[in-house]
Amino acid sequence: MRLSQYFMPTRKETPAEAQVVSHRLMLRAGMIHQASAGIYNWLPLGLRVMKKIEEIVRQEQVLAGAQEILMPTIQSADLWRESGRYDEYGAEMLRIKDRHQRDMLYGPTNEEQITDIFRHSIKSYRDLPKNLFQIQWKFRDEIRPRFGVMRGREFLMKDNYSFDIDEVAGRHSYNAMFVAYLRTFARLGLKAIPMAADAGPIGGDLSHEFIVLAETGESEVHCHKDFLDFDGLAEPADYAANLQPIVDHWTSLYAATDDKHDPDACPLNEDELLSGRGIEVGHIFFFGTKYSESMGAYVQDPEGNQVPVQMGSYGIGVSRLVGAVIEASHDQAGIIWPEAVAPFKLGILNLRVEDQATTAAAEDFYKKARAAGLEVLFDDRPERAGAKFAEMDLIGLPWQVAIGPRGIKAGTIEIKNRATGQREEVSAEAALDLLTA
RNA sequence: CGGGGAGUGGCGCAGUCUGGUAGCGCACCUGCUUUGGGAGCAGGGGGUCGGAGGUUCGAAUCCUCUCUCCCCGACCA
Repeated sequence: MRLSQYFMPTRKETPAEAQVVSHRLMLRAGMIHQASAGIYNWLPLGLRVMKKIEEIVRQEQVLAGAQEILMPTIQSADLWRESGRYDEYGAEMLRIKDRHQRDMLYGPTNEEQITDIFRHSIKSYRDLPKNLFQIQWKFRDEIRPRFGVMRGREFLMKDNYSFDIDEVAGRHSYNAMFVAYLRTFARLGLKAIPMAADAGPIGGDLSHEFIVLAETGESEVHCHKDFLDFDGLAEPADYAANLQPIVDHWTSLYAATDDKHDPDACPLNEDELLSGRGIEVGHIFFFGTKYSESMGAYVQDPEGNQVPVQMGSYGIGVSRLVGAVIEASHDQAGIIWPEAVAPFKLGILNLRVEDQATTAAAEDFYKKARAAGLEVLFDDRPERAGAKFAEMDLIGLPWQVAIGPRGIKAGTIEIKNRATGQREEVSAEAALDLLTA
């Protein structure tokens, strides 16, 4: 992509409304544009990152045995009356009337909808287990949206729902998602710690929040400091196997959100306890028969009995993760994207567009980089070198290749790693080899 | 929802107290000079001051109502 043609409205100054660093950087990098409180337009650069995150989330869901579906954003109030949540949910749910004055709502979550799908289709234990997921926009009319996309009212969420014949099978489904989440966050370059959490309005007795530690986190969290040394799961797990050991390992150390944390009952010594703020990026629940009973989702077991299906639901805040990754990875100059979610792997800077030899070399490198399959953003604008460097640092692509007259004379170009800041003068061929290694 | 703050070219702000018909920096356009970490000079385009009503000869400025956004708190993926 040529920057001269790309829609990426960056700015030097930060809009006054943005306070936290991820929000400021997303606005400055031209990733998003606010539409109204807690609702954002996603511009090309921001959308690319969100799509990358979405794809990683999707891949790990599929690996763990979930199947993708897509449910509507607008739901009928009748379903929610069945579960009893139409009255329970409160003002956070955006309620709408259609032209026939029917009560509708913009879904804040989809347990009712999925249960409705399930009860119309699944009648036998032979059809279980099932795990269905979607990546869809949700709306929760937060009293006070803030922190940019990390606490918006409209947000993209991966939510899925497991269906099992009994609690033992249900717990395996829960564990599978637990492990899939560890994998997902590790691939995103995040250290997410599973913490015992309240099940909240969704209900149930088994629930973990996945928390990324960050100063700007929305909630106070407490955990054993050894979690910092835990490694994410590099290899895909065998989801058919017993996953309890992995779950046990990750829950062996103390970790709790503030509402579950009792300083007096805390088993940790002061020097073991890490207290700080965290961003909730995922939340998993096993809630058994809460919805299946109220909404009549029953199957026949091998003995011919009608039994309510055992359910769990699992969420990952996809749009929120864009902000969370930036919170976890940035410096004074701007964003530092982990390669897995970077909008482009490489930025090429033509430092002197007027210089024929420089432009020829830059164009040639751009062509070769694309031919090699690299995702490239090519700054071919007639700007000054300093402005290009600053902007490239701001948008945080993992690698930068600077091509200018100085290097051309020496037969080299400069390649820089955004994360380490390390710069090297090498030949174009060597740079390509390094980037495609 | 309680408390606080702010709405003035695309962005950041001054002007409002002490009414007189809108200004600065950045960005943008043109030209010249510059050119490896957000250049300099010169020229130029763009706003009627969130909205409605009122006071006044005259309102960005005073009064009333209203909308929006932000911050702190309680609540949330």
